[in-house]
Amino acid sequence: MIRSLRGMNDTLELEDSARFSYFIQTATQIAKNYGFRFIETPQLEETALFKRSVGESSDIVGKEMYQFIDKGENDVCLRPEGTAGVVRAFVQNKYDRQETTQRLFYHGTMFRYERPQKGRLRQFHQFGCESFGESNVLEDASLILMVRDIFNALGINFTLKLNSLGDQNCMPQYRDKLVSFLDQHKAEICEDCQRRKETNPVRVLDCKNDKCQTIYANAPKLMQNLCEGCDNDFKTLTSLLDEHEMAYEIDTHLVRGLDYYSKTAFEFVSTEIGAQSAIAGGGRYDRLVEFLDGRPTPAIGFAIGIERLMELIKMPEVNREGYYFGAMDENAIAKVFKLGMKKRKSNKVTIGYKARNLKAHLKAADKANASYCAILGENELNNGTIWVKNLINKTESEIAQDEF
RNA sequence: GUGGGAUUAGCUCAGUUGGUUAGAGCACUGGUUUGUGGUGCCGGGGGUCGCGGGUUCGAAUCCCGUAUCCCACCCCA
Repeated sequence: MIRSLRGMNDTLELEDSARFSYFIQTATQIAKNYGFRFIETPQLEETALFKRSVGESSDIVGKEMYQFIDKGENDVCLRPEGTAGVVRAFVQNKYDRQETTQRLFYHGTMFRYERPQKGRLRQFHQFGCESFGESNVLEDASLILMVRDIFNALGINFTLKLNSLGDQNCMPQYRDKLVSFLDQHKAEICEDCQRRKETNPVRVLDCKNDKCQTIYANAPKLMQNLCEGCDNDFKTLTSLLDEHEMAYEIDTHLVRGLDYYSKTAFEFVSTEIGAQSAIAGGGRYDRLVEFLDGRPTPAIGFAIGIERLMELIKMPEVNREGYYFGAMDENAIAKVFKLGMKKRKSNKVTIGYKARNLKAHLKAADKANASYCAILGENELNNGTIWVKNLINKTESEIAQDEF
């Protein structure tokens, strides 16, 4: 038997696909309410795009990309995340030459070559929003509140973690401070942190090792080393969130794994889904557009991991809908099919193709979740009527076939 | 890439110190003697017990190998 590839699943369980489309529908509506419009970008892109945007130092680029050479000798890559492609499209379509703010949302398949576990797949889906051209911190607040709206609409519990990563004025200075701090504790920190110190020092703060964490409790905090602009923006952001009753937790160790983030960084986490608890992550990336050859354009975005939400989404109750048609006599099947087809012009209809007794039909109607069970038996065939039972209030009636 | 756990019916799982035709619940399906469901009762189909070796008179059960899945680390949505 041929099986699907590791970490690549089918979504065919009825419940799962219903949840999936319910999520897309809900998130799409809310994104539109916030002024975003849909963009679809290719799943395959030039490898260089991700190297330059996500960053060579990230694990995603370092070891998780589905990278290959195509038949035209192009170095290409299945997209590991959505932002890079959207930014590329933004620049390629010259939206960076316009003054107007562009707000775009997307959803689709992403690929990362990782060992699968709960909440992590090799092929997975993200829903994301990217806003270009707006440096006002109101936009940061707006996006965070939008994620909240989406999760609230779906009945999902979460906590929000918030941090500021600074900008090109304060981050490099802070990084130097941190590196010299790490140098002082060189002998005590773990191997991973030794490596991080060289590749992306800020990420040591995120280390899970208890001993490291004890040491980093005394490390210089970026929050206390922000330049005036970043500091003001962060304060404005938190007061905006307060004003809109959005609870948050300042987490100075929240370091997003992708190189392109600056200033506002946030993560929505759930305590109900195992180790992979981040259900949405985002932040500002004011330099990325110029890294990808566009005119300097401030930008901010987020992505939601759809699979991680699947077991958290509270679905609205499904109500009975439409008709079930059945025949109790071989001779009635053709007529039942005809009546059912007519009804399909305006209703959801399930038609039973086999002559069966009434009980069996009622069972089938119930299973089809129909509101009405419409039956043609010997009696009805003779009378030119159809027997209809309302499965919700259990009333029955005989209706002339012509009027049905 | 590194650990740990699992693999028996479509699904969730039992299976006693190795011993006859491998079980249950759910699901599916048929009936329930005059045409009434979701909630009664009776019946039915469906398993080379992940795969390959080995030990044994005999293996779902013991040993070795292998594959896959899951969970966790790393990292991330």
